[in-house]
Amino acid sequence: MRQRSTRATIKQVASVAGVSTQTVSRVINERPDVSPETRKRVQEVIARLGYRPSALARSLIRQRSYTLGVVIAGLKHIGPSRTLSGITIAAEEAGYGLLLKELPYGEEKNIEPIFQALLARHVDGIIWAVPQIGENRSWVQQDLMDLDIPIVYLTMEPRENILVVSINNYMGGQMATSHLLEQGYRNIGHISGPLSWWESRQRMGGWKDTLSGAGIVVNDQQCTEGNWSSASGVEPIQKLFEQYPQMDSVFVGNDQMALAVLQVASQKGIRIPEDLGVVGFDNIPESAYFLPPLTTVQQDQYLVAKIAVEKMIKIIELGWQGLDSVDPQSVILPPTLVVRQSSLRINEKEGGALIGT
Amino acid sequence: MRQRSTRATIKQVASVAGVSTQTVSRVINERPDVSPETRKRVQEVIARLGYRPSALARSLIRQRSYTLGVVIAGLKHIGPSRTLSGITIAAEEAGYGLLLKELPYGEEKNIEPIFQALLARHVDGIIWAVPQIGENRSWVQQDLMDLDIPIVYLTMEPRENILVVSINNYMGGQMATSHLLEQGYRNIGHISGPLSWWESRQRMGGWKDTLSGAGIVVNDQQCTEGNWSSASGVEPIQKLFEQYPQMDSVFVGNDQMALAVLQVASQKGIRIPEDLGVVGFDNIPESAYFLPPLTTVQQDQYLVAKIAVEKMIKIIELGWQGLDSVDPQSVILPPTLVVRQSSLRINEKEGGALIGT
DNA sequence: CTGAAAGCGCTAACAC
DNA sequence: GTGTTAGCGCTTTCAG
Repeated sequence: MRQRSTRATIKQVASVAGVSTQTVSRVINERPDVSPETRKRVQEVIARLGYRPSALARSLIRQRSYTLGVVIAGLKHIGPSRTLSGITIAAEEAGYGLLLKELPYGEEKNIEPIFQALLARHVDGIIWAVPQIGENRSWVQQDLMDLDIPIVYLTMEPRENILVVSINNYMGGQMATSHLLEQGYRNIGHISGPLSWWESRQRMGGWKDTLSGAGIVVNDQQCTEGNWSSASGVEPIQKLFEQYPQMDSVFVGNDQMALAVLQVASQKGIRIPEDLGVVGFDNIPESAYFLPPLTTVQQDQYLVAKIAVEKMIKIIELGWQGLDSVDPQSVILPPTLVVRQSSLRINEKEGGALIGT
Repeated sequence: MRQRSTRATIKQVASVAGVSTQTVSRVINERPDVSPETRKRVQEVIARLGYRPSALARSLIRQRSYTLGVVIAGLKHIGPSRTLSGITIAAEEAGYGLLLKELPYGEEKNIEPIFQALLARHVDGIIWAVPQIGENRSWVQQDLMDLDIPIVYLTMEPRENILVVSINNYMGGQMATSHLLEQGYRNIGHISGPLSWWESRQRMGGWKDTLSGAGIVVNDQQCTEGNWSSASGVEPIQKLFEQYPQMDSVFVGNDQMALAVLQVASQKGIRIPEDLGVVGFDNIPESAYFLPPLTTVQQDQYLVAKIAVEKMIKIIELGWQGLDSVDPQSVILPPTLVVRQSSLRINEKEGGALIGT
């Protein structure tokens, strides 16, 4: 029967083992300068008492907590959750703990208390995984920000003197649109996410510029705006059918809204991909099982998270200068296009072969 | 220009304000016994230096960290993410921080280090939000568990002397099956999640018992097993079509696998709900936009999380006895049935009216 | 009302 | 190899 009902301290271990706390400290930190016998004796006492060093006391004296703060938003959506999952895995591997704060989407008026809470607990760095919406980055580079710890931002517009790790949403928009052009579609509409989101604007920009680049004129009638949810996809696609009747395909800002497009099309008897090509964004796991399976732009949030954590820890452990010399400041990763039936008008491969890929 | 480049301590504040650290402490803790003038002077210095009390030092001396440990698994899936989101919101409201650990699904052989990491940081309690799979609860109530802090478990079988907050999955299975019976379906198949999962077995049990209760004999041919993913739903439904040809409806263990059912049925020209009724589980946001919209059992993970956190904090602050008198030990919440087209054979309401609900 | 002393649990620096 | 001293940043006695 071990007794852990009350936490054992280094002092107790020391007294039971008949050594000084210093020696116990040396043992738990695996220092070489302890005699084998002493070490063994101390280890036995540690095991017997169920002693566990206090990370708190250690953090205090070492001025290093081996803990990262994570600020995230929209955890009920799959994208942010995957990002967070990537962060937990990478942090665990590096031996760091994670202090989590979730923000409601919005203008982030009061980030002060968030920082307070994190800094009060002596986090060694902060990963800011809240999407850039509206003016919610106005506080960056303000006097608020002369912190003594590094911050890595995910999913925001790269800037000078800021470390950003993100997916290239603009390129994603280009890839989706190019693919539709290659498939022979010419009248390509777009349903964007909320235009207050940087990511939405990037994806839209990729779409617009690719069309322009192909000599196709783009006007406002060809684009509508949703709010990412499937529910919010219904009206935009109906509106597009009305105001842009010659539309033969549509690039949708995310897979959820694309799902709504498939449903509305089905109700109207519009065949996909014959009458309407559809490309989504995100590659949620379900999109391979939509009717028909959805072509979509995949972003590897795991990789984003992994790189963010690794960069963060590198800065913490080597200091900023260690980074400067080797890595570029910000990292913008290319997405990949996953082609499925919803956009395949040129029938190289038909039917079931592509399902569930 | 505030200078925060280096963290201000209570000592510095004290010396600048010309008082003792004690007085500063009184001010930041909003104690009444400080003269208004002194208080004001100290507050000004605090603001000027950008002083922030160290939660670490506080935790150390108070033996309370106002931090909860959260152990979770499967963050890349939407269910756990919603749960976590509920936890973050409830914890924030209560003024608690959250230390997050993610576990890979599986047998949880080595939970020791997880506890070590959490306890080392002096969490005041632990929320164990990992599903019960196989024997992964064997460590509960072992000597490992005589901790001095409370643990609340989510999603596991209630036991004596353990605090569990969970959805009644068994009841969910009953509701789904009863609904199909009411709609006139009689040959109701089932695709379960992995049977090593407690939740899967509960849902399956509800299905089986409801059929038996209705005087319908159930045999092994009527049930197959998936692994929750859409991809894993394809084979089970195909197998059911073969080995249970008279099947007129199916209760599927989650919405993702139900999506696969819809796809396979569509390929086979099987009409839903006329030829095959389908009910899922979870009510993921997309399920309202499936073709056809999916009837499903909804579980309110936010509520589960909220109750778990509130119970936890109540125990921390009042002690176990404070709980005993008022609340029942464990809480098992009923799910709700969301009826959509995929199971509506009795056409009270047709077509578009139900879409997107 | 305010301050001095002690100590939360640990480790760095120095002695022996 | 090992112990002593000091102190991380804060709060809790207890004097005054």
